[in-house]
Amino acid sequence: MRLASWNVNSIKVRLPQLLEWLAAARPDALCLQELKTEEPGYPRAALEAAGYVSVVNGQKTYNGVAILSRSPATDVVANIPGFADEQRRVIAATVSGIRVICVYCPNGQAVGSDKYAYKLRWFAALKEYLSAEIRNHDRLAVAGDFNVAPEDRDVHDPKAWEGQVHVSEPERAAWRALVALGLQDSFRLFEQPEKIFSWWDYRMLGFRRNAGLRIDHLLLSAALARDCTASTVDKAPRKLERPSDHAPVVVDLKTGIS
DNA sequence: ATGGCTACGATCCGTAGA
Repeated sequence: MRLASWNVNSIKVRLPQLLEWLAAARPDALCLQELKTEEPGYPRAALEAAGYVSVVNGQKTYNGVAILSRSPATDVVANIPGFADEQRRVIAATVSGIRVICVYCPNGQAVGSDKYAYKLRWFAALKEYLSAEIRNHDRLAVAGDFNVAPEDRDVHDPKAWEGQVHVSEPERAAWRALVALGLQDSFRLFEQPEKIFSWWDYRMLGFRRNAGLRIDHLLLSAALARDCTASTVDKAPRKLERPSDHAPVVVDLKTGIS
C-alpha cells in the first residue's frame, strides 16, 4: 500500500503533471491540497481514466482538498465536524481499511495576525477531531500540508526563520499536540539525509538553492507506523517547468500482515 | 535591500500563499 500527499497549487494547472506522477509513482491513495476549484472544474473524468476515483471538498480560488484512490473510498466526511469554517481544508475517507484524513492547514500569514490566530484555533479543532478519530480507527493516516516545520532540522535556515510563521513555538506546540495523540511523523521513523524539504519558495531560486521547509507530512497511528517501510519526499515534480511549490510526500506500508 | 514568484479573478492590479 502506497499512500501519498501533494499540495498541487491548482489542480487545473497541474493536471498534466499529476497524471504523469500517478503513472510513475502509482500510489494506492493520494491526498491533494490547494485544488483552487470546486466541481465541475475538478478533472474527475481524466483522473478516472487514469484509474483513480476521487472524493472532493472543493472551493473556488482558495483551498480545496481531495482524496484519490484506486479502490473506492467510503464513509466520506468533509471538514472538521463541529468546527464552523467557510474554508474547505479537510476531507476524510476510508480506503482499503485505512482511515485517511487529508488536511490543508492554514498558512497563518504572520505571527500575531488574524490569520495566525485562526491557524491556532484551527489546529486546536483538528486535535479534538483527531483525538476522536484515533479512538475509532486503529489504522489512521493524517496526510497533508500542515504549514508547520516541526523542528529546526526541517528548516533550511533556522536563524533566518526563527520565530516566524511556520516555525513559531505555538505552531510547533500545536504540531506536538497532534503527535501526542499517538500519531507518528512517518518521515522520522527512518534515518534520513539532512536538508530534506517539501516546499521551496518560487522566488529567489528557492529550489535551486534548496532553501526550503519540510511542512508536508504523513502522520501514522501506531498500527500503521509498525507497517511503514519507507517515507520519502519526491523532488522530481518540483524540477519540472511550471511546478507546484510543494513536492509529493510518500509512504509505503506493508499489507496483508496485520 | 523585507524585494524576489505563481495562481486566481478580477482586469491591466489586489489577494494569498509560505
